[in-house]
Amino acid sequence: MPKRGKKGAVSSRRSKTAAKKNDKEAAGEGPALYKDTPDQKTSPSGKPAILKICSWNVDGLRTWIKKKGIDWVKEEAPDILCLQETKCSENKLPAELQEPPGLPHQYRSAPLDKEGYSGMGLLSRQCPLKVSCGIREEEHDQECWVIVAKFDSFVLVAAYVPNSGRGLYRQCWDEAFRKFLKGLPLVLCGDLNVAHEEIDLHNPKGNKKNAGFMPQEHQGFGELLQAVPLADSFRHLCPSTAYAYTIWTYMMNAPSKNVGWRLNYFLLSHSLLPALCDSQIHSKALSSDHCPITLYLAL
Amino acid sequence: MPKRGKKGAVSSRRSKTAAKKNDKEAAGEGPALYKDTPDQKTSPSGKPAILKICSWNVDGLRTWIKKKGIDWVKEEAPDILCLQETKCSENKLPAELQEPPGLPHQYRSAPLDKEGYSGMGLLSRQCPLKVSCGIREEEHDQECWVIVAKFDSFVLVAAYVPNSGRGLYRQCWDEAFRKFLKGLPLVLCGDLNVAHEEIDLHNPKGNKKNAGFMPQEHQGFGELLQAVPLADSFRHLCPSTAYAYTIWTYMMNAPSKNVGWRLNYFLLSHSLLPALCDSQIHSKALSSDHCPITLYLAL
DNA sequence: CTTTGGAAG
DNA sequence: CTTCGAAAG
Repeated sequence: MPKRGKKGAVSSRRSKTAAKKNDKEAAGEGPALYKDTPDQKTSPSGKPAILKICSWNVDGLRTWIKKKGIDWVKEEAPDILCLQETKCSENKLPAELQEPPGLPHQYRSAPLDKEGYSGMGLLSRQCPLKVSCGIREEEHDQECWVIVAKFDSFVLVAAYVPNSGRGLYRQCWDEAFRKFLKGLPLVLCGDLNVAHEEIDLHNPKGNKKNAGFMPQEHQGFGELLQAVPLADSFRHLCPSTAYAYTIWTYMMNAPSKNVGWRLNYFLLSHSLLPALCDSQIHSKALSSDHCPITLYLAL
Repeated sequence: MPKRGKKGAVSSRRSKTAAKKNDKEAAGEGPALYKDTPDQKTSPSGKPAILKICSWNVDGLRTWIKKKGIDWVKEEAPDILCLQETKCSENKLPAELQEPPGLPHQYRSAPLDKEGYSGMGLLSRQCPLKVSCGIREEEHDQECWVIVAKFDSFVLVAAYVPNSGRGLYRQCWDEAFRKFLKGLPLVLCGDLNVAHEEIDLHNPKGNKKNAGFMPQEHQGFGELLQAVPLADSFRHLCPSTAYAYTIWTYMMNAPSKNVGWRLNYFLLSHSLLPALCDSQIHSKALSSDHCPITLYLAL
């Protein structure tokens, strides 16, 4: 009796894939992989994508450059590039960034008192109307976790959100961040340091007490989506795609086993969904422990 | 009028070579190089070498192993191997050392309070009669700069001598070390952290105020030779060979320009000179900023 | 396991 | 410039 209702088919496909994962691992067939999707360069209404944004946690800008990160960016040629964890002070910036990635308008933000930690970059082909750092709250802007760039038709918020290593601070941050974002017509991207739901990490059961999937954290993500409100562009386009991760710890051969997490996002105001052409994960670009993600918008 | 007296010929050859060095550099012909000598495996009286000792400042044992240092040692197959600057605590020793370098009797010495600094090893094919550490003076043995191994026909003192970074301490050490060595029939080897004479470093004029060729240091070396007394085995065999260095700083392309120093030695009691077959510098072995040196003895 | 800055050579 | 240990992820 082939072909059931669509809803049933989807949920049964998800169950089967989940079952397969264990079977495959037991049979030594290798890990369940996410297959990067080909470009989808038109919006639902058929308008062509004319803006491409890339976000990448580079885990050390200088080593990322040595690992050909810039070459990948040149090939991909985004209009806007958002970098997290640059770990590089101004006086140590490699010349390669100045050179020809075609992104002349560059903005950086990093804590001055902690060289080699954190640090963000926003690079743009066109000059933003306005750029600022932080969420306008002294107590939350010590670590330079946000760059805001205003463009004609949207506001881009690039973020590198603190994980819960620092105890209860993450919840405090989440609330302030939600408040800051409220009401803006925006694209929020970056390393949000949280997997939203069980489908967004390899081992949800085992990570309920670990930073990145603690109840407060992933519930906080849900509240962010609801309160601002925002849509998770990747999940919007691929509601049941499993094994799609954007970071694999270097430890314990996690990359080769696809033991990963989806912590990097493009979140969109709902008013931008009609312009959404694609939201991609580039699992094959390995210049960092995180991979790049790209967003195509028809605006 | 060819062929003058031998002495004259030697000194005129040295002058010419020194002049050539500048000419060559000015002409862009590349640096003046020392050419490693082929094995000389008999003593002056024709006795065959039956003992081979190797000394090497490895500048980090673990990285040295990754750079194939052990492979070189296996090929060279010394009877005794003396290592300096192992920078490796006992619990982090790589398995490769235990395995088959054919040197089962191993002794190590390193300051317990400073992980990753200094550290020596002595590995031997045959079991020494006795092994001890230090020069028997509490104040000088904190840093574990000496391993002494007694064999049938000589005492081997392997040393990693402190440089003059620590102000006047080096002179204090020199005196205590001379006193310790007095009267022993010995082979003293290792990184003595001093170039003896101008011929023993690339830039003697420019280094009179730098650790490694300060007047107190190289005069101290002369006193060591005279007081113990000892002979510098390499210089004994090659009294006028220039450009023979055993360490090239990683900085400023020093290796490719042969901007080096001879800081590593085999010094012998004069009673052992009749047994001296060869004292070699292996400039081509580059698993460290220092290269290995080997001694062949007919005993 | 990998990145960073810092000490040391 | 390279080694190492430390802190952080």
